[in-house]
Amino acid sequence: MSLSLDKLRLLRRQAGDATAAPASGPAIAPGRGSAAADTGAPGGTGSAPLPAAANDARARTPAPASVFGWVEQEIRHKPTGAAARETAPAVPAVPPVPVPVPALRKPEIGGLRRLLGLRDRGLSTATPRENAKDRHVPGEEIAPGLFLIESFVTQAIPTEPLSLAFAKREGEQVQPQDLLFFDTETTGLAGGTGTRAFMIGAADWHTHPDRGDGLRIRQLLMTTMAAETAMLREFAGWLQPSTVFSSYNGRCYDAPLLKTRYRLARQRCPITPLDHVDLLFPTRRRYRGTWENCRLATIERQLLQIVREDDLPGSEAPAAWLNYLRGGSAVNLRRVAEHNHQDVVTLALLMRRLVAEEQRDRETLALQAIDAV
DNA sequence: TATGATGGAAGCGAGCTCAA
DNA sequence: TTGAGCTCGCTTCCATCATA
Repeated sequence: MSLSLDKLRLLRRQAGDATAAPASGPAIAPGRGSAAADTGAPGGTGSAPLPAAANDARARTPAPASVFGWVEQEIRHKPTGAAARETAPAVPAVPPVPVPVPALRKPEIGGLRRLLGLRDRGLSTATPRENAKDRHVPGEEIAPGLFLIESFVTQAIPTEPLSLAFAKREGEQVQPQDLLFFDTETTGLAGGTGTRAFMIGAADWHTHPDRGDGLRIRQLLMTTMAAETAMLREFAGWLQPSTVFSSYNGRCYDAPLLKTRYRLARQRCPITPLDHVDLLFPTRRRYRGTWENCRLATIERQLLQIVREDDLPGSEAPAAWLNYLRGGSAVNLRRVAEHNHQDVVTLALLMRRLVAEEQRDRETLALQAIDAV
């Protein structure tokens, strides 16, 4: 058996293919697949429903007797359960709480990585020993390898339906609570099937039983390839027939990408039938030529006076995720989550701003018409 | 020689301009 | 009025060039 075939089987198993049992080398422990195998990832064993037992992530310790189980154990996060739903802190959404992690067998990991021919691709210059110091992933693990990060920003919810006139949709309105601002963090821009979203962030106006009105931010972060199926299913569960998406270029980027992932996961796409208000085009219409460009970061800085501190450059997001998957530190992964958190909060602010400016323009025009008469 | 900066390309789709 | 073609934004990777 060649090393390449072993690597292929390892990758298939990490992707959720339980049939990819190694033909040589240590055997998988009887009756116990890898954690990744049970979720029914796309391209593997199909999109079988998640077994009820699979929801208990903590009961899913990979068999250490297997080299695959051992690798899985080494690269998997250590469940923390630090943040609980509905009780998450407001801002910052992702507090970097260091959690003691049992010492890992670094020399053995290095040897295995060399054996498998894996390259170090992360941007972190820290040594593997330094990288493994902090493996804390924020949020609560709600399915194997899938984390839910919830936070809440107290703010007034618009009391009246928001006019979509700013988006050239005269006479149309949307209920504030129906809006779902969303943004994804992806592994690239290869298009088609090559890119996957490893994080989905969504914000909606919500009345918290204890904290009152505000913006609820929910983020799904997958820490294994096999968690994608569960992530897509969870995201679909957030949507209602009345949900109206709002994003920044999500109509052209995030939505098509997610639709592709739903197709590959053999799940019904919940995005297609829903309405979508993309804020990019009205923003570009209104502010083109005002500033150097209409990128979200520029709009955020110029229009909303938001300056991000310690923001992780977008180019480092996939590297941070891949670095974590390969046993590295979660520090940059938490910064990705903070970046995504800020993006969806900004979307909500931008929507209100666009609605208000459109309203102001109309009132001004009405006054001018009266003056003209 | 090593490192850092820069620009182009990838897929997608709305919106704009311009010619027919 | 219609259709073609272009621009722009999303984000990451990689080749190329400049500098130390």
